[in-house]
Parts: sequence; structure tokens; C-alpha cells
Amino acid sequence: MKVKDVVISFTSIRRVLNGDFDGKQVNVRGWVYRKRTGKKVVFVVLRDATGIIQCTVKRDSLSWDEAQKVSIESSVTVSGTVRSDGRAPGGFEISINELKIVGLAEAFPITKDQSEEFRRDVRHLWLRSQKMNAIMKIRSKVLKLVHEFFRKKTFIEVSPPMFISSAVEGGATLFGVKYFDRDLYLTQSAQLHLEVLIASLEKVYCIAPSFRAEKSRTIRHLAEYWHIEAEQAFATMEDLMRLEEDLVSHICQEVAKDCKNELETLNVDTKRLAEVQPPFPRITYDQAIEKLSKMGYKVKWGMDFGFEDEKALAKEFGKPFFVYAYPKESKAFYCKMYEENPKLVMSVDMIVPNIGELATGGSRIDDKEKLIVRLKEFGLKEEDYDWYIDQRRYGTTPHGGFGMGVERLLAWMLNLETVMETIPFPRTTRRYYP
RNA sequence: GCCGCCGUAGCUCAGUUCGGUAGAGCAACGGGCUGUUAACUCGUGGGUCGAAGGUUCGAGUCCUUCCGGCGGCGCCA
Repeated sequence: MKVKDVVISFTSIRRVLNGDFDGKQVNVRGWVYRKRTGKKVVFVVLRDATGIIQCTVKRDSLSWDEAQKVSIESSVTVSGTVRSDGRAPGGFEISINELKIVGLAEAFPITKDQSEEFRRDVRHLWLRSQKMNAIMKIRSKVLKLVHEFFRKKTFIEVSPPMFISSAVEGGATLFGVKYFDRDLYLTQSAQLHLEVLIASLEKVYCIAPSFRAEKSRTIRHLAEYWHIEAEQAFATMEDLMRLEEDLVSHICQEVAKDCKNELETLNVDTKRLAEVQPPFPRITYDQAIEKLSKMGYKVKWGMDFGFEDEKALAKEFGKPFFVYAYPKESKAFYCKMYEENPKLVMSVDMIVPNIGELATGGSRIDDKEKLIVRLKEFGLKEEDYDWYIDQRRYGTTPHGGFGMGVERLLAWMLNLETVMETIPFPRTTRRYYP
């Protein structure tokens, strides 16, 4: 059967609200956000990806019956005349000539009374909310900014594997997967593979999922999260810290500039983001310990900080800051020791208010023998890491990099209660549906 | 892994102290009213009180076990 389609162009609600179409005829399509019926007029509030606009259907309209039938979240197309009207939220409304129901919705389960738990049960529907719409737009923007940032600095984007044979940190926190007839793991970081790639590309980065089988029960952990990772040949600790603070500052400033509507929806103070700029304060682990003990916290030298400690420090700075030069025993096997004090390693954490650790990075051991010693000290098998050691066999260089959690970044930027709100379908110990 | 909390209508909750026929608001449905702003208003339907077992004349309520979920710490990004 041959059908000749009538070509109709549709306008985004955002453009209508901008006033580009005042007094003009427009076609708009979307979903019914609210509906209020009266004897003489039906108000159909319509949403699309870009915004929300009130539409009116009058008693004498041919679409009157259709407007009566329409339910919350039904998909519709409307055509009508745009009128500037102070009574309409947003200042403009569409006086409908024709309303067509595309998909009539059953009674929508999400109403004004919700709990966090219920929203997670119906996550696939909650994603339609104005809040999630705004968060997803900003997430998209942030990912775009990360790519722009690294590419501008001549980093090459690489695609690391998700299936891996050896652990990054040797932990018991890997998800095992059946891989044909053997057992492999899902990656928890691309770092080791990125380190190998720098011998070819010098500066590499990726945005990829990482998986952690930790039974964490906190607002800042996911079993599956997105990881911004970068690795750079010949980089010093100074290079790394600058790279990290420049990245975060760039993202915050650009989001403040370009996502005003979304930030308003989320009640985020644009100024707070616009003011994020380098340099970030830097303190050593020893200085942090000193600060904490002055504040009355008991921290044992050699232990990494707990969440309470991080929050206390962050409260004092009120913005992102670095802690570096950690005791060797508190960090991973690949961390490079300071020559002048081999008890300390060149590892640096970026800590932000409310969320704590946002990124961890540092210089990696570039000497083959030292690396092997450390591997053994961690009880790891040399042969599992042979490919990684090769990096040190054939033209080793000082180098370093960092990993940053996309969800933690967003949760901090947008002042959200938990990282779960920053990803469309969060996976935690107990949540894997939808 | 350790500690704490929750589960009653589609949703949000009250009812648990002190055991005695299962309630409200919102949503849905039917009416009324209104250029409405998550409208207002009258009415109607809606329940295996997470599950199983126990105590009791009688259990949403007390006891035991299990299931599901939430949060804190630890681990980490």
C-alpha cells in the first residue's frame, strides 16, 4: 500500500516559550503533563523534551471531545495559535484548533505523593519528570564537556575493554562473568590498559563504565558507574593536579553558562558553579591529619580517611581540594613512592563537599623491579600482570593519571541527595530493575 | 561485612502504646462549578494489613522465621 505522508513540521515548546511564534500557527507534539477541565474550556498542559506549555481547547472547538478523553501522560499532537498571555505559566499558551491523541495513557501511577522507594520502582516512568529531564540534560552536557576538554589538550580518546583477566587492585570486589569456558571479570577501572596505551599515544582518556561488587550501602556508591579516566606519559604530580582542577572548573563554568534552565529546575545556585576555578587548595596527608586532630577527630597515621573525616575537611574548605602524599599502605600497588620518603606515595585525591572523594590519581611506579616487589607485597601474581610489567620493560617513562566518577561529579555539582539520581537506571546491590 | 529502620488501597500515610468488625488524603470513575495554575467541590468503587507459622475465644496490633526495601559505617570513584 502506498501512502503519501503529509509533511508537517513540529516546533519545540522551548522555541514557542521563547516568543518566536507569538500570534502564529504552530504544530507541537508531546505528552500531557496536566489537565484541567471546565464547562467552557479544557486546559491541556503539554510537555516535550524541551519544556512545558499550557494549551486551551474551547467548547466550540472540533477537538472538544478529544480533549475530554485525553489523560495524563497521553501522547498527542496539537496545532493552534500561540498567544502571549500573562495567565499562562511561561507567559505563552497555545489556543488549540486541532488535538490528536497518538497514544492514550492508562492512569499514570506517579501522582503528587511519592516516596524515594516508589520512584525507584517506577524509575522508567519517573525519568519523565522535570527533575530527571534536567539532570539527564546536564549529564549529557558534562560528558560533552569532558570530551571537548581532553581533545583540546590533545588527549586521544581510547576504548578500554570491559572484560578483564586481572584485577586493577587485586580486590575481591570484582564481578565475575562467564566468558566462554573460562571465568573473567568486569573491569573496575581502565587504568592499567590506559597506562599501556600511553607508550603509543602519550595522552589518553576514556569515559567508560566501571563495575564494583562492593556491597556498599551509601549515597555515593553504585555497582555500575561511569568513570572518566586519563593517563599521561611524563606527567608529574603537578601536571595531574592541574589537569584535574582545570577539568572540573571547565565543566562547572560551562554548565553554569549553558544550563541555566535546568539548574533553575533543580534549584541549583548558578553562581556556586560559576565560581569553581583553579587553583584548588592542596594539602598533604600529614597536614590533613594535623587539621583533623585539631578538630578533634582521631585519625591513625597510615589509614586512609573515612567519610566523616573527608566531610569535616571539605566543610572547612567549602569547595574541592586536593590531599596528596599518602602513606604507602593506604594506597594501591602501582602508586609510586617519593624518593625522599619511600613511606609516602604520589597519590592524590580530589575531595568535594557532601560527596567526599571525587577523583583519585597519582604517579605510577615506572621501574620494573619496584613494581614487581609491590605486586608481590600485595599478594598478586606476577604472571597475571606480565603485560602490564612489559610497559616498564620497553621504554618506561614516568607517568600518571586519574579516575573521576561521573555520578559523584554530578551529585556534587547539582547538590543531589545521592548518585542514584544522576544516572537513568542506577544499579546497586538491591536495584537492577528496570 | 557490621549496625539501625521500614513494609496497611494505585500513591502518601494514620491505626501498633493498651489485641475486639480496616480508615483518611491524593489518584481512578460519575456529577457540579471555575481562565484554570499539582484548581475547587459532592458522590462512588477500591484491601490476602509483605509471607508463613505460633500465642489467643479473637491478631494489622504480641512472638518466631523468612522475603523485599531504605539508611549509616567500612570498602571505593
